[in-house]
Amino acid sequence: MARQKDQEARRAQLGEAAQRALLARGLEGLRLRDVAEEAGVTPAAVLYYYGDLDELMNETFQQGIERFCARREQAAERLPDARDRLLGCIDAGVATGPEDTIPRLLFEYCPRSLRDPRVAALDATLTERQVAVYYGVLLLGQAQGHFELTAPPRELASNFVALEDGYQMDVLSGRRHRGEVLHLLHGFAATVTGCPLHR
Amino acid sequence: MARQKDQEARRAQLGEAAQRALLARGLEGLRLRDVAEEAGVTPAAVLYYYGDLDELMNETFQQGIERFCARREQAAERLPDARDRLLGCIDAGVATGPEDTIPRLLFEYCPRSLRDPRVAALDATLTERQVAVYYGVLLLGQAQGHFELTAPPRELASNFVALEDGYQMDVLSGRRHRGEVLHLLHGFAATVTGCPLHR
Amino acid sequence: MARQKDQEARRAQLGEAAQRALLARGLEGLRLRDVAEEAGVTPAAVLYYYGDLDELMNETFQQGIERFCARREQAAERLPDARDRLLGCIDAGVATGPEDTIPRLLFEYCPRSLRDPRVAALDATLTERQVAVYYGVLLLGQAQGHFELTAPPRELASNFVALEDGYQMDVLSGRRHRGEVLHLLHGFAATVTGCPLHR
Amino acid sequence: MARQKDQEARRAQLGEAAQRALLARGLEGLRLRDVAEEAGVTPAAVLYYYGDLDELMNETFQQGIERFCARREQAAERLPDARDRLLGCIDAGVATGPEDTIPRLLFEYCPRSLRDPRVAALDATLTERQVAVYYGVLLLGQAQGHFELTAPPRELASNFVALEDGYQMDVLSGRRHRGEVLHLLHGFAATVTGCPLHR
DNA sequence: GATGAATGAGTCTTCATTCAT
DNA sequence: GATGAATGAAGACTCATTCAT
Repeated sequence: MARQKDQEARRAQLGEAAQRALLARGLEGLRLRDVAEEAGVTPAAVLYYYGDLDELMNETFQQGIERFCARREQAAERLPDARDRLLGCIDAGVATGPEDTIPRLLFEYCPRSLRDPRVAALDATLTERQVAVYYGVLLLGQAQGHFELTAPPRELASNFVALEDGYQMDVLSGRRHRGEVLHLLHGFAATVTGCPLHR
Repeated sequence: MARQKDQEARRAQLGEAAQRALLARGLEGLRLRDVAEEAGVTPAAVLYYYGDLDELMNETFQQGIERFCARREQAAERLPDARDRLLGCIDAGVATGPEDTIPRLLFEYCPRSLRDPRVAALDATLTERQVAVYYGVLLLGQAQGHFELTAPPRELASNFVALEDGYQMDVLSGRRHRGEVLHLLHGFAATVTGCPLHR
Repeated sequence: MARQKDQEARRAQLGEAAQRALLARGLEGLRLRDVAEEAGVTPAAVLYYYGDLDELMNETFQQGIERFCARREQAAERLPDARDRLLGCIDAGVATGPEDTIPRLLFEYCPRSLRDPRVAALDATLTERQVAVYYGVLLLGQAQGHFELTAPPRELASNFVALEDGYQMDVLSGRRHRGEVLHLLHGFAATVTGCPLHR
Repeated sequence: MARQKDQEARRAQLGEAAQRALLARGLEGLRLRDVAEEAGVTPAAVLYYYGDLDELMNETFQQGIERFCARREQAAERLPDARDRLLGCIDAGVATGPEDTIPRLLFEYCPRSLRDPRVAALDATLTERQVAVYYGVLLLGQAQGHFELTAPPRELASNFVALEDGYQMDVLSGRRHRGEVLHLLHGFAATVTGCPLHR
């Protein structure tokens, strides 16, 4: 039991080290050694827990997705009013800046997902879960009588996610500030819901 | 003079070989050898013209951007009516499918642009040129009296580009068909221009 | 006393595990780990009893030799008539097929015996004991008046063993069936003893 | 053309280096490095020509077989009289001593041939070619009226080869001298051909 | 007595790079 | 201008071995 806990703890440690190493060096050209040094152990020790760098990095991706989605789902569910939910949802989805770890981490996997089916599958769930959140918020807004949607809710939800994804890159590269992107997304939200969100 | 022309021709050949090799193997894990084999020469010969794989791949990125933007700019300028231009512009910006070479090529550079400033700079121009095209079309539409914009044209232009970029990944990964994405973009266009684009 | 018995028992267990592992992976490329897994313990535990993989494998070889020789010696001594003894002796010396564990085990040590003097010494006793058995049988056959030998008994005994060894490989590799080899050995036996062995 | 010759020459050099390294270290535990050092090049250079240590060692085995068989086939065909041929054949098949490279080399592959099908196939041809030589000599001896065989020639030929193989190990390990083995084989030959071979 | 964690030495292998031709 | 041979640095990975528990 204690042993199993140690295992878990060690794996978690390595996962976090992997995250840091990933941000520092990129998925491209990330060496086993980088992760090991970041974790303060030898490369062989990493393999003792993961057997393969890919295995570790896939898990890192999965955890990144989980955290990203969880944060946003919680943000959406906390508030009762759909208008607040929509704002919270947007807020939780846009990176705070070039240093925001989770979104940057997710970005590293883009090209790999075109080649590795397992990564592609994870990437697909990432999109789906985000769409589902927006979809729920839009339906709720309709039910509460706040939203007058300009298109089917499913389509609008997709648009929200695509828009966000497109802007994410801008924020991470430092080309746009978070505030600017939030403003643009709010504009889009106001237009398609027919509802001035800021009261 | 002839010498210089040969140089140019050889470099162009290598550039195209680099493109093919890039699509086959990804930027991550692309080897000098891959490009060389694709071009039918030895690795040493590639180095003779480029000295560095990065140099060649940066040029490849630049060319990819140029082609992508040029195609879309031509598509937009060809037609006199802003409504047609907008449709043409959207049409030229969405990948035909997972095999569409130019957009796929551009996608490979995503994570690298977060790390390599030169790539980041190129990536920025890509975004800017696209925004400029949409911006021009929206202004024209206003002038022609076809569009009743729901937000400042600069903002809407940004939204168009971000939306497109966000969906591009879906098309390239095969998660969405081009037609679906076009439909979604057309819906957005109709909403923000206040104009049913298909007559 | 009890302690010592435990020791013995554990070592015996490991010896058998080593045998199975040896057949599965060959002496070449046999890892401490393989033996440990076969025995259901950790590599460190194996080292606790043997300190060295070579030590264990040498003991395994020795045991293999012992079993092989013992079986054949018993087969030879059981019957009173030299002609039966000779047949029994041949019978006990030829592998039943590619799966016959003891001969296969012995085979694994061939090249090592050219390099490791301890293995070479063991291998020498293997040959000697086998020759001794045939020698005894041939002498008995002469004494009983059944055999009319075509050469000195010592030489013929050597020939029997060499012949057997040469064919052993064929049986273990599946190139010849046991029956075929027995037939060939019986032919040789009949010739050199001047005695039709099957009555 | 010159290039191709260089290739061949280099491969041959490496083949000989591999042979020497094999005798020194055994197939078990032979490292790429050993071959490289023996050849006076870097390990990478060996891979440049062979890509795989196994590939090189299989070729080495094949060449060993070829030389061994060729030598003996020539020895057999040179003399017109079957009795001389038989003696020459035996002579060419027994190792000169523990340092005789070709037979030692062949011995290294014994256990591997039980596991690697390609090696097994080569090993089978080795046996077949040897049997064929003896078979031819025995038939010739019958035709010439010198031999009165005690068993079908095919069977006797097999026996010759097995006997030789069995004794080979003794010579290579230094347990028996070549002269002793030749004497034993001559004795067998005289018996089964019914012909005193030494005139 | 035995385990599991972790190490470090050793190996193959890949790859850009160099250099004589 | 371009090649093919060869290198050497760097990486992943394996495995016996050590050590605290």
